[in-house]
Amino acid sequence: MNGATDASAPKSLRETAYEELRRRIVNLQLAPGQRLIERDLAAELQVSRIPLREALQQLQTDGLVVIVPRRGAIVAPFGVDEVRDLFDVRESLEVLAARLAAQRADDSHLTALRDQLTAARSATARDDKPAIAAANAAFHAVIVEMSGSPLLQSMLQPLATRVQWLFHLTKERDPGQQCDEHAELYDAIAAGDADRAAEVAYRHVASGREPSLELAEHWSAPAIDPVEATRTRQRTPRRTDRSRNDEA
Amino acid sequence: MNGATDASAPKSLRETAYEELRRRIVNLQLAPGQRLIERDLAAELQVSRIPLREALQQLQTDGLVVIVPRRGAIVAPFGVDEVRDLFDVRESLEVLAARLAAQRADDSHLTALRDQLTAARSATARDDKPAIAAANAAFHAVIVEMSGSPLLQSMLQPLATRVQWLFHLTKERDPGQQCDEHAELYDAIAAGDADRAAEVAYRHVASGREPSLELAEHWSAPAIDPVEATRTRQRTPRRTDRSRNDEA
DNA sequence: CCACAGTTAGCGGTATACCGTTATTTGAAT
DNA sequence: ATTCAAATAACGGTATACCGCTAACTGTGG
Repeated sequence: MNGATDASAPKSLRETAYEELRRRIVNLQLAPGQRLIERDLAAELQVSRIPLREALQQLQTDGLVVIVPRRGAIVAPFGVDEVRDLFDVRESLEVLAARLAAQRADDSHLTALRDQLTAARSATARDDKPAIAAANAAFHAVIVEMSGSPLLQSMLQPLATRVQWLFHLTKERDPGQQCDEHAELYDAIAAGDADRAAEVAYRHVASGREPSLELAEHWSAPAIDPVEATRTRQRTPRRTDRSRNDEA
Repeated sequence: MNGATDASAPKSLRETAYEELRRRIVNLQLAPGQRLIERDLAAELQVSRIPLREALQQLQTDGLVVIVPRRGAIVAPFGVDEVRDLFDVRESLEVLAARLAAQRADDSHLTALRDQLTAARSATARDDKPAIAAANAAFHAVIVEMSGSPLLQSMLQPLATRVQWLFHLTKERDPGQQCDEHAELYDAIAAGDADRAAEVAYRHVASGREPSLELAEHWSAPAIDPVEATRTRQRTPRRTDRSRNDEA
């Protein structure tokens, strides 16, 4: 039904920093390779370095950030290789999720699933991009929840975030096709047909692979080396007594 | 080739704390459900709470620890459900790793793989338990490295740790069979036969499932609820003036 | 003996401050 | 100018200290 994290949570600063940074990365406000300096970010987000550091670590486990020990952090590179790896793993795990969901489906989850499907459909009709994305994401989230495996859930969550990131990098896919594929998946799950659900889920993921890879090659990423990228330091030139007067 | 983390790393306190705690958990020195109190552990490991907290978070992403926000941390429960979920996911990902390894095999990796296989064989002959475990772990590590997917690697690493944990909980499996299955897997990979490698890897993982589940049911874990488990506090009874005199 | 209200203190969350390493600057010598 | 070394400061790592929430204790009245 929801998928939202407990609304009554007072939200720690770590959490807010984490969410904000994640948002900025997925939004491309922070580009891959961008240096992330603890003090600066802490100041900007109005928190101390402690919760900020923890947020960065969390982002690293999501694969959105790379931390080089004793050096610093950058937004994770996201090139063709990473896209390929992402699809490899998703093809495995989303298939598993669909299969388990089909085996363990129950009515309340099924209706939730159908609700998201219709929501996505109507959003597609209105051409409401954010709503489409939200509904589709929720659709997947319900399937993962249906799988009943917290472990699988914890592994797919970061992948979903990366998919969303990829989506922003590649600018969309056909929402109509998305919906049709989801509908097919829903039918298989509702029928409790694990093999068919697995098959459909596989095709659903795989169908996005080639287009994404093609687009990924266009970015022609400069192939960032994290350890090199964290080598430089920003320094405000120290001013002499004379240069102090030269200022505007 | 190696799998060891860069030897030239000066090792931060966070890292040492992380490794030590992981060791204790996998060793069962810290049992599932055991409460982990930041100050106490920090004092025991001779570090401050900052690196300790970070170590705990890292352990959480490995699935060895559960952190309940604003409450505290416990060693992650590991019951029948978790074992089942672990096998579900491993069946998917180890198959993928084997498949990719077969596709991307190169000579240096293949020899490394064979080396681990023979090492495991000779260790089995000597009945050297730790060496067997090490060689088998290294065997898997090489396969994962061969897959050439840092993402997959990052996802399988925590699972390997959990498998090791499970191993301690269930007290071993037949080393001979392990070796035979590994040999079969090696052949398939060396032949570049991805489908066969995938098939063998699947059976290899799946064969451990039932025995492990059976053993898991024996622990008859009290089914720990993390949020409940972190509710209590240890308090040294405050002493009155009179009771102060009563001490030995 | 039990219930309930007030008090104490366990414990996680966070800010601040210091340390060590190392990239940049600066400036003197060539 | 170019090189090289000493000086400076950027930045990650960590210790310490404080805050707030709430569980555990206390003791008073039933």
